[in-house]
Amino acid sequence: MRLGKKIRILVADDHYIVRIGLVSLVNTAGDIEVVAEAADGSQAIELYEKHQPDLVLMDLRMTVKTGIEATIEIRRKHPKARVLVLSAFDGDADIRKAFEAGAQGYVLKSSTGEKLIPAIRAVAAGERWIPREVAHRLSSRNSYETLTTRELEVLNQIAKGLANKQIASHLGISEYTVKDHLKSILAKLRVADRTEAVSVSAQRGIIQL
Amino acid sequence: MRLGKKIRILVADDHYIVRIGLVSLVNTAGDIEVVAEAADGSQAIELYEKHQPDLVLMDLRMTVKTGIEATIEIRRKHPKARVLVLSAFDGDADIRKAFEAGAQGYVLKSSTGEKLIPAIRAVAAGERWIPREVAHRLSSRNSYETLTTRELEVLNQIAKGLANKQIASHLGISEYTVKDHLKSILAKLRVADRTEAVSVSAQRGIIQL
DNA sequence: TCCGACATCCCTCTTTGGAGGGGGGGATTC
DNA sequence: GAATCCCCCCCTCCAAAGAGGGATGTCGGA
Repeated sequence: MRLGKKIRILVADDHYIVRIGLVSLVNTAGDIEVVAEAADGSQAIELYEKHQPDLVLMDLRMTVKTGIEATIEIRRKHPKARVLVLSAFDGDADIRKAFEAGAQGYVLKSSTGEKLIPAIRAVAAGERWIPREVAHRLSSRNSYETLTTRELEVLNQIAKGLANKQIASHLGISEYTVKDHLKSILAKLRVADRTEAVSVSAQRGIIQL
Repeated sequence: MRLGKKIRILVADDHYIVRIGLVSLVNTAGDIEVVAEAADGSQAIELYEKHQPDLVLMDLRMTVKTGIEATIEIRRKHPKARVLVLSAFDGDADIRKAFEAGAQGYVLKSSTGEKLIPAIRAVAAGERWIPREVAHRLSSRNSYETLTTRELEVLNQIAKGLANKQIASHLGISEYTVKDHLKSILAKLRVADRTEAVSVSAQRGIIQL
């Protein structure tokens, strides 16, 4: 890495300040260079195609397309693509979704440069990179239970303030069934009622408000 | 500003990357320098005391103490302190609270350097700085109704999944009263039920989940 | 001083939520 | 082919939520 070609990275983050920060941080490293900057998920996909970088530094919560969606699409078209997620959020669902989408690493925005640069080098070299605090989020929640797609649909409608009856007619199913899904949502998230279900799942990154 | 003393600023943000970004952005300006960096609200207060900068660039959502709390405390001790809030969130409540806390400006993290540098110069010079998109958040929600402190207490407990009865005993009031507060919360936020109240108020920055 | 906002308490009534049961059918996996 | 998971439907029952009234006291501003 020291000599010869630099690691070419694409930075995707909707915050201008963050992109500047990454560029200047990476410049101090010497063996890494930012070849393109994307301000949302769609741009990230576009610019990946164009520049074929060695690695994408990907934020998760972006407009137009999320980092998860962008990661999935990039990885689908380019199975060798390397994605290092750089997120402000440490919800277990966010982390899990990132790896499921095909990311090889997950770093928190609060982490310092001494932690970020090695992560970039490692993931660019094909390794996985999961810092202790990130791994902890996953393991501590060992009894984590995944919501089914139907349960997620119901949960999202609940977050909008819809009543079971309304959800039922929206989904074209019986109110009994909505209640059944809700029951299992409450059980899986281990919460008391629909309201706590919404706040807990928002905290953990299961739903976006 | 061009000649002589530089504008001395304190940067407060819990994301290392953002702090780097701000430092390097500001360096390109020439007439501004970062004299200290804080990673949370308490540090911001501490470092303000120590360096007495011309301006604080303050993030809102930080650990230990929020940017709002830090701003209030700094302004209380130093009424001449100038604070420019730099936030990722554009919820009307966040914006409102920032100005109530004594900030003179509010810039979004997605805004580019050409917008941020003038904001820093303006606020440091004693002017107010409210970009169009920020002002719009406030005015579009013209029929915005403020929740009272009691209503906020109730709302926060609702977000935890507590039932009216439990909230009543926690606050030492009657369940009837809790229901009354809830009624006015629902009316003010114009939502259908407690669950939507939680998601809407979280979106708008009225409560933190 | 009167008014309005806030906080408190009270009552009734209807709807909704959620717990706790009972099923059935389809798909996948072992 | 048994087991498991998902999705779906149904029923009862009680507690909780929320709408719609009425009422009291305080406090600060017009």
